[in-house]
Amino acid sequence: MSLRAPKGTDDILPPASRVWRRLLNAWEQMAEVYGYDLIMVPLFEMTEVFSRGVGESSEVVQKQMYTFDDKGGRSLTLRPEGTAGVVRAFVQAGAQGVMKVSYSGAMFRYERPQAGRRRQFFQVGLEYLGSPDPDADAEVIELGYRYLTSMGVPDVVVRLNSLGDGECRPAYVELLRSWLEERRSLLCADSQQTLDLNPMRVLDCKVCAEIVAGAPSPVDSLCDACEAHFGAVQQRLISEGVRYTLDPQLVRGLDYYTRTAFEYVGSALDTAQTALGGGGRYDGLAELLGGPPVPGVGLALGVDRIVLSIPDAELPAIDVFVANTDTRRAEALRILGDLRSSGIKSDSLPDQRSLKAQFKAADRRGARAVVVVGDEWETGQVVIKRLDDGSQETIAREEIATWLKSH
RNA sequence: GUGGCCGUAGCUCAGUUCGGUAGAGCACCGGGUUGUGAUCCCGGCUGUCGCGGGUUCAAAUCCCGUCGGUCACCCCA
Repeated sequence: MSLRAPKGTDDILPPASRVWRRLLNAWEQMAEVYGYDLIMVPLFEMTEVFSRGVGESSEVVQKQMYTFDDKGGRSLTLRPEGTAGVVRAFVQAGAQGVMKVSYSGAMFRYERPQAGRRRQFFQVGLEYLGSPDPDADAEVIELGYRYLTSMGVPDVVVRLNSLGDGECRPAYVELLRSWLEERRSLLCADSQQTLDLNPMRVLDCKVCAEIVAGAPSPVDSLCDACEAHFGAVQQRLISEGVRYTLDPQLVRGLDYYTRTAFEYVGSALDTAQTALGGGGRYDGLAELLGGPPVPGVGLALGVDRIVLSIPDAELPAIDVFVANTDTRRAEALRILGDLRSSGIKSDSLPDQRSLKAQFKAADRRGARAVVVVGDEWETGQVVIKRLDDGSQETIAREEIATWLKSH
């Protein structure tokens, strides 16, 4: 058996990769439209960036990180998520003012792979740093919602919660801890352990879902400031037409969230992997990483899961295919060059193949039309054929671009 | 970390019950049509039957071991 891609990794090959290109291009464009610059940060970081940032009590840090020592004896970790590295970079650069940035790339978590859960998976994400304003939360949530909807994910809904902040959370955590302690023996083994580390994580346990359903919710313990913030976020979401539901059990898997936490769910994934992405506010994260207090809010979306959620579509690779008879190769290449110069996605076959083979290639690559360069060239003409209805006509070679625009 | 299912052609799989010459469809290439795809017809190419050992005159098939894939639980994107 020859070499294979490592367990839990995927090769994204054409034609399936066409939908990936569409998703990534659309993401870049949308982020730019909303005023987010590009940021590029390392795929690996000092391990502490994640252990301190994401949180020791999180499942991600406890079990799922690809951690290794480099040849200089430094402990490094392949990024399991994007936010901690971006905030580290902002702090390192001086944490000045407001920074709105977007990114996309692979993340790594060591887990048993299954549908929609890979060891290397792809996220698009963004971070809005330096503003405590609820409008920032709402903008981030709205952008993700619009993106998913416009990419064709059916029935996108935002699940929304508020986790409180440094003012009200400590008291809430104690309230929750004592409530859970009274029921300790009913909890699963894992939850009994996480109860000591981070009681809020227990709310996220599916095994204990029934018991925990009656637990005190963070939204009932919010201080006035958090309450007002949460209200303002919702008001803005309503006025932007974002569909959301309140979910008092939502705590998310990363420990750095404060106040707003949210997840996007769609109807297409019927199994447990329903979360297409999520995010929240993390006003304490910069300090955890040794920086000044910097408010921030962000989101990340799982591209692999988006691909699984949208209906299969046969996307074309090119618009036009240029075919030629065996004496007109050079002329065909000139036409191809012209088309490409005017930004029309076009291609031809290498080697001189039969017209039949060239048409077959055109069909397979989704071209709308085929230009045939043949004997008509002598009078300055080419044949152009539509592949959808099979009709064709002979036109002057200067008219190709015009013809394409009107057909 | 726990459990189920599956490994045979590039892909999807039949053949395993009851051991006896390695199969089909799709894809790919060519031809029918010396200038036309998607449809149709004809032809061609493709194999360490996951790997190792055992039983047997004979193993894809039976036995033992091992590796891999996949789905689900848990958790998350």
